[in-house]
Amino acid sequence: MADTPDYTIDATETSLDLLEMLAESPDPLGVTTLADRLDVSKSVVHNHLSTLRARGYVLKRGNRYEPSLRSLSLGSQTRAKIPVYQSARQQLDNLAAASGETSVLFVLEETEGVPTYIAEAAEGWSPQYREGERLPLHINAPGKAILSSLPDDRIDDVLDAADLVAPTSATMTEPAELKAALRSVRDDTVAFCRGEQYEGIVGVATAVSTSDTDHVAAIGVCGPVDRLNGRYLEEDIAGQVLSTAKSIQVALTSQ
Amino acid sequence: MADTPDYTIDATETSLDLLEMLAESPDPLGVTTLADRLDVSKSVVHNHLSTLRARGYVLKRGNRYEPSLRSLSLGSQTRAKIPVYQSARQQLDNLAAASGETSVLFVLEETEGVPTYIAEAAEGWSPQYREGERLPLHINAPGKAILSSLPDDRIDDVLDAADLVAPTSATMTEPAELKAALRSVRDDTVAFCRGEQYEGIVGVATAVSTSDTDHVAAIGVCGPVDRLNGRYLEEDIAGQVLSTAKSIQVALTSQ
DNA sequence: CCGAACCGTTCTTCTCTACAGAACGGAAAT
DNA sequence: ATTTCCGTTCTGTAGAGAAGAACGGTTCGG
Repeated sequence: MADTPDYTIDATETSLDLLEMLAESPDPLGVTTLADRLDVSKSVVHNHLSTLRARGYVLKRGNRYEPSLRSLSLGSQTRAKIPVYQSARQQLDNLAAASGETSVLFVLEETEGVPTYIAEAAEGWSPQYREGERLPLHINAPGKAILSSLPDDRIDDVLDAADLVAPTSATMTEPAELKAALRSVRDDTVAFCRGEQYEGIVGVATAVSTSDTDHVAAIGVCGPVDRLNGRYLEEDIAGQVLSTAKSIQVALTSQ
Repeated sequence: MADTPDYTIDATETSLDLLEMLAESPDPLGVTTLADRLDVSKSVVHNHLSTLRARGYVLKRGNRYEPSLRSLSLGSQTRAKIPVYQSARQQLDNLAAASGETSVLFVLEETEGVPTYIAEAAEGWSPQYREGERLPLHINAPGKAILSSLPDDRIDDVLDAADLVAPTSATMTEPAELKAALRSVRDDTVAFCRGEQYEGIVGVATAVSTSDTDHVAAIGVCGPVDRLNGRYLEEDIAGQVLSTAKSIQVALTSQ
């Protein structure tokens, strides 16, 4: 009960708490466990689970509950409506095949970046993050590419709103330092990431500037530093990323 | 209010109604539209949207609301926990490349089949359904493969629970007819679909029998009849599907 | 083989939440 | 400039959802 009346629906929050808890848990959970963790009564948990089950969001095996793939359905539906996703998918598959490394599409959501499509190369590195997850923008190459493509005032907004966490020692946490980096990204049209998200993982990315101003996006390639290091120049990975971005833009504007 | 007390949470249902309505709508919707469609007051819609927004499930552009990719995140998390998905993904990419046609993994959920991974071939046909969607089991090849791998009594349960809808004139709607078909699927270890889901689209599938009894699964290949017709024999597509299933089973049991 | 502990479900009582509807205020349209 | 539309805020009230006890099935441990 804050002094700011917050017209927010408790029941919905409880249901979402349950759904998220089930999704995060590696294995199915029972009513008592959930009730304890959320600090509500068992009957409440039971009623919410019944509701979620009736709606197809939760499955029951014996007396354990687990999430269904219903939310994947909602997610796919939502993603399918994003024009840049439609255009980028195939192109990212090609990029992954050509570069031999994992290729990703990031989209801006609020003040964070969402990996919207991940094309894993056959022998490539698999990122820890999953499609749909929200990640800080300042710790990876596509995030920086997205940031650099924003107008200056929005960059400030985002940097203010985001807490500049540092997953590794290489992460830039100073706004000033970051903004300097972003200027050079804007000049070069490519962003790099050198172990700022995961130790030993590097990335190249570029913004996908599109007429669809609703969805600010970037694509990139990432992988272990020892695999990618020499190949930046030899095989011109940055060039491949740039030309892929170009193709996506062409596909987007031509339709 | 039915005579059966249904301990179900209205607020949660309203929130899910909103979320699903936004997901299904091709473009963002306003408060009034949503209130009209759901037949609730505007303030209720507003409160629910605020809640969903605070939780990151809904975005607001101007005064239109749209779903975020948050549910994709939940969905990916859930899917990542399914062992057969982990093993099948790469193999399905290979199958799609080798066969040149879209390859899919279906998993049984309640009494329906869920396309859990779709590997689209470069020039292949794109299915109308999306990952996570629930589809009837009797209208496609992987569905039939899943059905045939179930014990007889469960087949009856599923056929009773499902309404045997007929999207095309080729769909089998008679339980007896279907069960006869399932027997031959069990004998041959491959299931076929000949335009029973979409006119002119055919498929081959086989069950992935796994030690993970929680997830009954099948993989398959599908595409336009005129592309696949001769190639069944020439390139032995059914054989490719079978050997892919074998590899997946090996990968699953070896870990 | 029996008893105790556990857990999911059902049920009842009561409080407070979530709903409807009105009022407000800003933007867009005529 | 005036009207209309729509999102947001506010308020009273009915009824829904929370808590907790009680039930019944299953699974332990003795």
